[in-house]
Amino acid sequence: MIVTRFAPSPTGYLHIGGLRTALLSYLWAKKNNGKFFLRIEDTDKARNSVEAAEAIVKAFDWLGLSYDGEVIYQSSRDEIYAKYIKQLLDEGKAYYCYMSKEELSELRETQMAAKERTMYNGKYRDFNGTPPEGIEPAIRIKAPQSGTITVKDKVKGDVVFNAVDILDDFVIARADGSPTYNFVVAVDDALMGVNEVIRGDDHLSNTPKQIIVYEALGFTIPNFYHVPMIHNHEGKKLSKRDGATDVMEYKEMGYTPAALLNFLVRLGWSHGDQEIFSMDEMKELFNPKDINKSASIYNTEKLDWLNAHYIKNTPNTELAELLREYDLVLTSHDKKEILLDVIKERAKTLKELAELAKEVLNTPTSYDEKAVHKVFKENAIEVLNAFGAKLTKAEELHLPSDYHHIMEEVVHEMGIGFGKIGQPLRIALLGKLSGPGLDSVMAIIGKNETLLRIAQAITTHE
RNA sequence: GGCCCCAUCGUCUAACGGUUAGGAUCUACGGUUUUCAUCCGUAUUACAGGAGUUCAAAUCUCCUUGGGGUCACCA
Repeated sequence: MIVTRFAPSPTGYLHIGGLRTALLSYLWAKKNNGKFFLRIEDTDKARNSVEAAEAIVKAFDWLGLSYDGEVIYQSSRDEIYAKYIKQLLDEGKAYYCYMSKEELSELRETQMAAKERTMYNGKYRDFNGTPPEGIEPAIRIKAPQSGTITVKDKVKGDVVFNAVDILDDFVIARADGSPTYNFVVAVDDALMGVNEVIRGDDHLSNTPKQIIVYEALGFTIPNFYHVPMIHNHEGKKLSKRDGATDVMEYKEMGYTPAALLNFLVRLGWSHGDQEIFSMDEMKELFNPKDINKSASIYNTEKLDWLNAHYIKNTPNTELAELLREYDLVLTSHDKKEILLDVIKERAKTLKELAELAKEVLNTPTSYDEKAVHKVFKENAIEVLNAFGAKLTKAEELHLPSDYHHIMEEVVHEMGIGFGKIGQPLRIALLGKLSGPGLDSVMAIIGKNETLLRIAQAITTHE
């Protein structure tokens, strides 16, 4: 069975880059009827926060991503880690290190001065004398001092590291007894049965350390997929400064989960020429072996296009439901259908969709001056009056075509082009020269409101 | 700086030794539309550079250059 996980540290909101690796892990597990776990990496008591962990769960809810079982918090697993640390200590694979912070930084400085690699010097590796007074020891693992460690990465291929280049006896438990990242990641992944680790390639250089832990504890090493980073326009790792990186900001801006997820899955992965992927298609077609090796730049132009696509293809009842988030409540069924049909083709976001709806529904409070200047000359008022008069007498007005007939009659009787009535009427109804078809607008707002807007425009521009 | 990773249109990508290097997005133009948008059509734009291997290289090898990541008692 395929078991994957997403393991964020709760230092802030769910990041767009994190979401991508979460999505890929999720898809791979779901495709194989496996399991996908959410684990919060909160071993650093100083930096984590409960709110951040909750924010991540909230984002998952919005996106419709589910995880198996309960959220796992590393902070609640101290006894487990303690047990394995003790085991390593007992087996002589780890040891207490009494080096003080000062001594350690002194060591680092001399190494830097000599242009050597900064690393722990193994002072207490084989120590069995009397420990120095007043020092709470950290615990270090005995790492190999020669040879190579190979990360068999399924995205990058085999990556070989020389122990002398990268390894030292790293700390697995701090002086206060709390375990460190590289240790707990390995322990948790092994204990949770995670056998496919999909994560950002910034973790690639940590992986040898985790492999040391796996081997020391006799655990099976999982398959690794280190997926490339998402970069900003400067080509650097995406950070808070690069605009919207909080997943929930996309909700506020009016993006749909379907569009965001579709956008993200196509960053660094593709399936032929296909651009549109439903969740079912993603689950069916995604395979991490097809993930690209190179980083991609975060550019949301395509996200806009995808979002527009999904809005156009979302049923009206569902759209009406989503629009409540943007202070728009649509009641009448027929009106809702006509309105959404005409505006859903013109919105890139749900927020825009709500604004477009309000533009139709609300009586204009101002008129675009340039447009008025251009249109309200010659017999524009006369045409509007003629149309108003005909409309007043008309009955049984329901469909856009009912209104369209009246416009046609006026055009015909006055011997004018369609533009001669369309433009002034458009200004009267919407206050500007762009917007949905006028027949639809009138059908949506109804006869009385139409007449009211015409009358208001005439008195304003006479 | 050490170690590691990466390199096709502006951007996301296809190609898995043989193609006029394809698609999407963006941009521009045209068609449709009374307008705007949608939709449709057309166009511009790419194999980082250099050596090899091969009948044949975007694809394999090496070098150069460029970019990125990582080097904690952070995760």
